[in-house]
Amino acid sequence: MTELAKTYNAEAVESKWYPIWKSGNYFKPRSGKQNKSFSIIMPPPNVTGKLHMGHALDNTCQDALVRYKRMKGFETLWIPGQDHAGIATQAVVEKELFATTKKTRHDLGREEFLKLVWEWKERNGNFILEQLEKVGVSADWDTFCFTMDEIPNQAIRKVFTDWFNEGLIYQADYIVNWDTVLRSAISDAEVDHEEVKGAFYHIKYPLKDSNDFLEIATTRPETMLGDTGIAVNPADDRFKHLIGKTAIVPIANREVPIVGDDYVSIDKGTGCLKVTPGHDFNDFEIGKRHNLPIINILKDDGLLNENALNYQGMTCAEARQKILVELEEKNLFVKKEECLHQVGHGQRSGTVVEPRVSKQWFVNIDQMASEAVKSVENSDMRFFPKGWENTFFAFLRNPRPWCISRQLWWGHRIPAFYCDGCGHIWAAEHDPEKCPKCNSAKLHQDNDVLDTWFSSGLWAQSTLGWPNEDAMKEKQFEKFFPTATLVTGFDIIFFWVARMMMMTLKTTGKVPFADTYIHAIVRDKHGRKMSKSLGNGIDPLELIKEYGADAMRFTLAAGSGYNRNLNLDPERIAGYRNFINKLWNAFRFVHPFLSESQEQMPSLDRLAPQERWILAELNSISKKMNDSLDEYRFDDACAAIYSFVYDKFCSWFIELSKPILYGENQEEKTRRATVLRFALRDIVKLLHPIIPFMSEELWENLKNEGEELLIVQDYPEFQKELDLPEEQANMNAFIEIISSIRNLRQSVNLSPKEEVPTILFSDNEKLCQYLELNKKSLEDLARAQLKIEPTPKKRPQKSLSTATELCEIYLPLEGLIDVEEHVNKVKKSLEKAVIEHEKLAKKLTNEKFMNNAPEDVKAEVHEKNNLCLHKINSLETILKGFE
RNA sequence: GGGCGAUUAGCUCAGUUGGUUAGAGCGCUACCUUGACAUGGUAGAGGUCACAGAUUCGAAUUCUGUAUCGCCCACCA
Repeated sequence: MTELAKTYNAEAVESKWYPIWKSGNYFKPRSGKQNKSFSIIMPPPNVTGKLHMGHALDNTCQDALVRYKRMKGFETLWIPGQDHAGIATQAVVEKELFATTKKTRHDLGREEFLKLVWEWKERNGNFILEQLEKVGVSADWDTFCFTMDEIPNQAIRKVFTDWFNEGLIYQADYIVNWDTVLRSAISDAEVDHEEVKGAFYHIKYPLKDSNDFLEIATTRPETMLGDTGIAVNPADDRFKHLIGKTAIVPIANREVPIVGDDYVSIDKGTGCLKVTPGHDFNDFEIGKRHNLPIINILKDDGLLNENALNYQGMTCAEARQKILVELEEKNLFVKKEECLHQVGHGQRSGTVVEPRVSKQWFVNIDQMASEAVKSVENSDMRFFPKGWENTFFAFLRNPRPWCISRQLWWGHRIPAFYCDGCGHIWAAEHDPEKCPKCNSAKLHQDNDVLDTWFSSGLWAQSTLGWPNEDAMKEKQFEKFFPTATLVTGFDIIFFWVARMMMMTLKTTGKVPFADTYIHAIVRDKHGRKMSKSLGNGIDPLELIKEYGADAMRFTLAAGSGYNRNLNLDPERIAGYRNFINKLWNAFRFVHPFLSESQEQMPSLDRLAPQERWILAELNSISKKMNDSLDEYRFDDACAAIYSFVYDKFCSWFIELSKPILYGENQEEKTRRATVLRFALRDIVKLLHPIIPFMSEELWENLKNEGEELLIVQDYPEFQKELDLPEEQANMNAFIEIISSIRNLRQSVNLSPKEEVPTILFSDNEKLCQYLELNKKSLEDLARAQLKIEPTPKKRPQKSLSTATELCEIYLPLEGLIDVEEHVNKVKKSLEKAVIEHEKLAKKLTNEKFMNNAPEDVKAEVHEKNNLCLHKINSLETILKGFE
């Protein structure tokens, strides 16, 4: 037998097993005893992505679920994928292009540029996928899907075309969030509002044919170049007589109407609002109501255009300063009031977003949104934790048209076509050759691409072949759709969960997944977001290198329940690395005795009480693990198995087994080795979803001849016949006694080696029987020469002594004891017990409690009170002995 | 402005429908090179469960209010 290393070598084991699983097709679905499928779609990372802690957590949770369900006998499929990430990828390639050749994408032209992006993707796109393997991701790589693959292409073209024909998708001149760096529209969800310092500028707008003027406050004076109206509240006595009159926009010298609109608040600002329909969302609405013209003063790069007169070519900031100067010169500037206000910033570019009117494609999501809401309301799809459904509802109960066109090149080109002959516009699943109206062959396709989330929204179905019938058959759409669980972070509930729900419900009539588990966001140990600027980011691959993938996974799983934040402290990972090492050494201890174990477990009645006990504990833990994993409580599952392995298995069962295994009784030895092996088998099975690598490595040594890899073994479940509460109660008493003896020994600094005579007094027959039966183990673990006797009238005087609820313990060590100290200690225990008793007694004498509390609670209190009294009695007797 | 959440040991967090002597990990203290493991063992210290009320026989847990912090949403001149 080979010598095992003292510390577990994670790297060697990880690089050994992953290829075996992968090439052995263990990640592929196989039918199991459940006769049910379990499928998950991986939230596709960006091609530009690099693995971060968020991915590590997300994929650890998914992998734990997938491995768990696979072992439970579900036909399990985890579909990996990757997102083309329109903006991010295009930006990276443009940057690289400019750095190397000083060229822009416009210099290359669309076709050439896209060729470059594809090349870049081939070169760099696999990076994150390799990193995922290091985490242990057991996805079926053969089903890997890229958002710009043929099938997803078909899906988006079909949906776009269908919805265009239905009128759900339409083109409109509409005010959108314009990102001046990307030179593209972005959706509402892609705008982050940040508080910035600004100011209200009060400006006079002269009235036509009058010397009077209106004072107007604005945070953006430069937009006055696009003003086409003034609005006041029709109920405002100060101004209502002016409705219908004309004002003059300074600088632009434009005559604009004064309109009455309820939107204007009487008590805000000056009560007068300048209306700039081209560059403000509200003004756009007001403008529509009053037929005000729209003047666009911005180019796509955010510089002022020809409508800005003398200010053409300037940035907004420059123009603002100069306009204020000009107003001052004209005596139209009143005052400036500093203020804080919210300004939209592009999520990708970080630049200030300009509301700007342009022609874009929109989806009317009103109907879809309400269907999606309904599906969650009636639990067709359930959020874990449930609270997140509020976030989901908040977004979908107030739906706004979704702007789906982006002025980019990398992405799904919008399948809308324009006839140059007759001007007809239509959508088509396949590139048309002629105009369906006038037969003209002079056509062109829309230049824009679709929002990335449009394709992601169809991911649950397109990865399974939809809408291509052959592909659906091949990928077993019927079997795996809808998917079981979506695992993701809360930051993408709007972007992705909501869109998938809407789009999939609309196109298939089914929810895309039955459950959504929303996990926490990984933060640093102080709860701060990991960011480049703070330099507090943690690289999962570094963690894997230092502590092993299993330790990192266990840490992440142990931190994942229904919480919002996961504050990651590297010291915690070290702690769980130690746990893994502990298990490794437990195995190392059992290892030499494995050859003496039997293939079959003896029947329960032929086992020793403590052997039955460890199996009972294991059974409880199996139940706990199943229950916890079923409801995505990875934290509970980890805590349960962690304490079982440390406290029950290592501290007690292995320690209790040592004398037997090193002893002479071959029958006992064989039996104990067998139980140890079976316990370890169950432990590695239970742990496999969380720490797949080490568990598989151990399994290799624990399995029977001909058994398959651990990854496809049955997951342990609760077994009625192993529910042995009496065995557990006995053992708890046993443990308490040993701890008490150790405690007493420690209080006089007794060497752990020294054996000491110890007397146990108890009138509890069952307990005495049990203790007698396990006397030798008790003596070994407590280093005691033990006598167990019925409680006598006269106890030994001045002994080191204490009491549990069931017995009294005496160590006759008269000379060694610091009497005063010991008496104080006993008094302290007594005080505690008395307080406890008082509490219980108060309940028992409380009429209302006795009338109202349920029977089992009453019985429990009663029982506790008796035990407590017994303990008090014993402790008082002990104290008397010292008087 | 609206919503959601948090506040429990020095730190990071559990505590499910009210009934525990309020738990864990890390850290801390003392002792221990005991034949799996010092990435270890044994024992221990440490909490008015943010604050104030209310409901209840009984509240960390339910309700109301206050304070502090965090996040999300929102077009307020």
